[in-house]
Amino acid sequence: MKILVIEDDTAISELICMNLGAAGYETLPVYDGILAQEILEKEDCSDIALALVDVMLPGKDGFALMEDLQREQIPVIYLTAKDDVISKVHGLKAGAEDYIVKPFEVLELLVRMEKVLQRTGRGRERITIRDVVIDLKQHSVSKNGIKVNLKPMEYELLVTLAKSRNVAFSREELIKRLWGTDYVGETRTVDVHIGQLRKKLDFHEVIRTISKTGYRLES
Amino acid sequence: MKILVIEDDTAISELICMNLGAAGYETLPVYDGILAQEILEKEDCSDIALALVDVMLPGKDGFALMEDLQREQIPVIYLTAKDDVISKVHGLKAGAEDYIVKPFEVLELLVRMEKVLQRTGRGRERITIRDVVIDLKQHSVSKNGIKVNLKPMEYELLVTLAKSRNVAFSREELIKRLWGTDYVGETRTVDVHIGQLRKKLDFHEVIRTISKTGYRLES
DNA sequence: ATCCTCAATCACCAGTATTTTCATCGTTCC
DNA sequence: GGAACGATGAAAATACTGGTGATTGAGGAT
Repeated sequence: MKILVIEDDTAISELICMNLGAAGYETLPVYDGILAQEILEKEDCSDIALALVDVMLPGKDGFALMEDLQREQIPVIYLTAKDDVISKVHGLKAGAEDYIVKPFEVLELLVRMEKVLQRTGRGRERITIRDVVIDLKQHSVSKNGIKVNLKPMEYELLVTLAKSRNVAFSREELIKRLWGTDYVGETRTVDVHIGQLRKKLDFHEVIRTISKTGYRLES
Repeated sequence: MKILVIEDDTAISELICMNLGAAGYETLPVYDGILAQEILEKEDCSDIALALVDVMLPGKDGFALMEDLQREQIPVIYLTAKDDVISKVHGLKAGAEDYIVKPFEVLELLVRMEKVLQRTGRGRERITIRDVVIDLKQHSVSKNGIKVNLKPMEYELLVTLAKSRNVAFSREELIKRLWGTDYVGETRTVDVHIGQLRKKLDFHEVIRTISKTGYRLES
């Protein structure tokens, strides 16, 4: 399951691919519209889970690729350069699943991707980190094939970190996601749960502390 | 266990039914959307294992039938015309299990059907978990060969869990499946029925509680 | 129409399990 | 060396689950 990245600006494309790669996705970068179309028409696209498409492309613009992408049943997230209402509406009307405005936070892109993949039934069912396997369908975690008993909060925290591996989360960010915006209490609570995960999964090095900020799950 | 074939082109419908018949499936051909809807709403649909639905139908199109099909928990494979671009993504998004493009190879259809039937636990007539046997045809459950008297709701719950064993279900998910989306009431109701199943089948360990979430039947 | 029966749901409580807080200790970085 | 930050274990606070029995509601029989 790859992510097709159709973006002509090599700097941005590489940035995206690097980040997605780090987060555990396989990427397939394409730098112009014509080539993208050829791939969509001639190659086997069954293992493409999602396409990130720049609206402004040389050769053939992003909207023109829509037809091919839809034929292959590939959900699309558009990357729009400016906060351009016309493009957004146009894109969504053309059948895009979502759009995101450049420049964007990697975390936001990952969240939106995750949502689209989930919605279209292409969501990851398993996430592997070293010798630990998270089975999202089973709602279970195992290390070296042996089930590990995680408390609900620990599980949620692990899944959140694992879905966006190599991305740094602040304590506030984690609290917002796991407890909700209306949470009142210590941000230090997160530390306790992180501690439990590190202990139970032997993730002392895998979950890295980012001083004064938060945590990051590395792989 | 029949296959519902909703297709207005009689030539194609007959072709499908003939081939499915040859492959050992019983078929129920319907030639328009309105009639299909009536059948889904008024008739007993429990013996329908799968529906093959043409997207372009007179009366009511294939997508409009989705709601009825889902309510009856009938998995769907859409049949789409080759040039019909929007439908494919749309269909899968709406909750179809699969789709197939006309004209198609009969063999491919059979393979896809088999996969869907397998995935959704239909086609099978019995499910065995430890010393418990669920006979879907007889609508009965026995433990060590001795019939166990389950209340209707308990039976439905057991079958749902058993068809997707090792998959975690949230209380909301179970309610959506067994009671329907329009259910209003306590999610704790599920707990009571789970309790009954555990007691009657001695499934205290087999049905595992996932704290704060729901339940999972393990094997 | 009324009663009867049975299944399903609800409400409550006790027992657990989970989460949070807090105090203390260790580490890191100036 | 000191200050700030993070880790850890245990206690306290909170939330969740499982069981029980009462209540409701549907459907069938009289």
